[in-house]
Amino acid sequence: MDLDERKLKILQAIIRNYLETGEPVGSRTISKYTDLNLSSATIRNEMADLEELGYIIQPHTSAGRIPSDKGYRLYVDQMMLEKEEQLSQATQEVKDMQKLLLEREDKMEAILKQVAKMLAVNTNYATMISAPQVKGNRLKFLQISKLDETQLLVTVVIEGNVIKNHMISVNELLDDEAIWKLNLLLNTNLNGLRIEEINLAMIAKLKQQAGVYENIITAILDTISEALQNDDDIEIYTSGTNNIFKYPELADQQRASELITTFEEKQLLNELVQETLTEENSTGIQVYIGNETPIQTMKDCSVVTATYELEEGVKGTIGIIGPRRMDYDKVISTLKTLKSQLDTLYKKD
Amino acid sequence: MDLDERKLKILQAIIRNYLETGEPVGSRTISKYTDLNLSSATIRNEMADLEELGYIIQPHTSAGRIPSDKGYRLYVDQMMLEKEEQLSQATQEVKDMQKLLLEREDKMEAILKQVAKMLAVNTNYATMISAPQVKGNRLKFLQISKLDETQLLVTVVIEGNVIKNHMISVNELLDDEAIWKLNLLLNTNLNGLRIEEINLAMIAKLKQQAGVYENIITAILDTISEALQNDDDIEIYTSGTNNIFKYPELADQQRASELITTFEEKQLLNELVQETLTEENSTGIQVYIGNETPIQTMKDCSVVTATYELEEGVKGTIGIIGPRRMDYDKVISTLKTLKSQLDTLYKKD
DNA sequence: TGTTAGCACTCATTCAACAAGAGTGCTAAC
DNA sequence: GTTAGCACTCTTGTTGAATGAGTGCTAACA
Repeated sequence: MDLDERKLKILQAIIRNYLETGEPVGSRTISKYTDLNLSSATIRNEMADLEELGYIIQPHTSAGRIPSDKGYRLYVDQMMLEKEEQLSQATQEVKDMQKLLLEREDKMEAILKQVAKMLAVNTNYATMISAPQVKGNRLKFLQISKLDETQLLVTVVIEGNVIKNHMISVNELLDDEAIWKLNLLLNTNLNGLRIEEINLAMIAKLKQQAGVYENIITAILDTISEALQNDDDIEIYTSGTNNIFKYPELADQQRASELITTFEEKQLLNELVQETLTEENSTGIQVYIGNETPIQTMKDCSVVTATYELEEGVKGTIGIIGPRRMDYDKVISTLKTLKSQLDTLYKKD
Repeated sequence: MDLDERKLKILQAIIRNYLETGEPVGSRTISKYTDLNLSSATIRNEMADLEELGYIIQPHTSAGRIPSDKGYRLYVDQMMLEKEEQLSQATQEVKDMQKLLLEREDKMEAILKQVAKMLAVNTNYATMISAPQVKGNRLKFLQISKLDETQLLVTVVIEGNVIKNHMISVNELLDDEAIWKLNLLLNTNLNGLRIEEINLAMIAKLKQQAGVYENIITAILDTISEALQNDDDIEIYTSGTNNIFKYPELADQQRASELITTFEEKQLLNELVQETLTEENSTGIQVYIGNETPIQTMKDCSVVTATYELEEGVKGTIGIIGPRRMDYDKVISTLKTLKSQLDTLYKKD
């Protein structure tokens, strides 16, 4: 048995209706809702077929039907195809975002937080955004400065302009010349290298050349290695987690508590980010419906993600998390526009 | 009518019992619970008095009594007096924390997050911790470095060793000597100054001396001013917000949603931090019971805060947020120990 | 005068029974 | 192939009674 035109229309009608109300939808509703002019009995027959095919589910014998994950999937896939053309019309909301982004170009963290918040307010779903993650991880710049008699400041810049600072306490006195020499030594030897390329031999060589400052070199190298391998704790900002309470299917204590924890701990979200970044996709938009999501605690949710790219290899992920019956249309088009805006905005830098 | 010995004992018994169970406690329970050897009828008479005095409340006619804010307050105040001596015995839990703090002295942010998490796990309440806030706000160190042909890195260190970085795009080419001169110019003129002390006259003078690099000076000064006046967005880390679901009196959707939002937005928590930092107190521990808290959304909670001090004027706040019937004894002693540990740990730096 | 036993009373909670209503599946007729 | 009609199922909401915890009050007692 295959999906003919009519079954498709009925399925769409069921889903649309369910997205609005969140209640199981019955045959009589559909009979009036669509322009098919069919009686409820006919709809019932078709619905029985749709259920057999796995597109809809009956929560209990005498209830209407709700879409299954498979049903949502079909709906979303089809929507993605149809809506392709009218993407470019930016909504007022997104224009607001862009304005905000342009105004505060200075502070990445503040921008990302604002974007997350704005998305949450506009969509009424929970949102997350990950700070752009650098792939290359080459050392770009290194500088040691004397803060005062006992403390050195080490500034490390890695590819993608991620800046790390670290303070080192020293015992011996260092004069300006010693520091200048250290800077020269380290920069000439290490610049442009990846973490794997800084091996024991090189370290030994550096220490030897540093002479009496050997132990300082150790401390500095620790700083560098930490800066270069910080892929385990990327920043992720969330907003609107309280929105889950707006959807009864997510708001019971068990589920809510789990979701809140997931958002707070962030480390599970990180897995989601990694997943989206690897699984490349022509549109850059991914939709996970119910059990499709890589995060167990979100199995009753749908997750829509967009990856944005600031420059070659510097990518981040935006995610919107809501109930299965989220407004996919709005969410996807919002994310598409935002994504393209972020892409261009930063690329012109 | 005053509180005699017996009334006090009964009040304590009511509170202790309520802290455990969360259920209104009746006269018969108290009659058995205490070593007073009084019949339930007598207890009832005393409870009627206690209610008239405002220490306990009857949720409805045929229920037991629960403590009022006034009752809790009396209980806590008395506990604080009695427990003074046995503070120093650090629990295993707190020793774990200290170990963790010592191991990872390098990363403030990671430490604070860990402390918050550990506290949350150990107490089963929601926790927050604010990064230490610098009062002085003097410029300690300033450095401009050339990242590449088009970008300068400005590193600003302010009193209390807070480090800020900023990148500036430049059009004209700068050689090493020019940068060296800029560094010298800025450091000699600005070091040790507060933001109010960098006035228009000084800026004009700097610009004049900078000659062709006038516009770079402007950008750098912007960075400095931003770094110096960042008191509006201190970092606050939270953990264990999902713990509120463990207490039915906080777990209904309305309240939970509000609390979650408060924890997520953080800006209300900031007010709490400011409040605790100003309202000085000999012990450094503050207890807000129910409506006493400065944050409206927490009127059904109790909040216990401790201020810690890393060095002169560099202070932060730790807060534990739970239901009115929180285990004040445990929470206060844990915070006291943690506070003293933090105080000494960093002071020796 | 303080303490206690006893009793009537109140109120929240639980449970079963019941009615209402929504929706289905099936059959027979069109 | 479509539809009307009907019996049937299952959820939801309501009602009312039983239960039980706990109180306030009175009268007796030490």
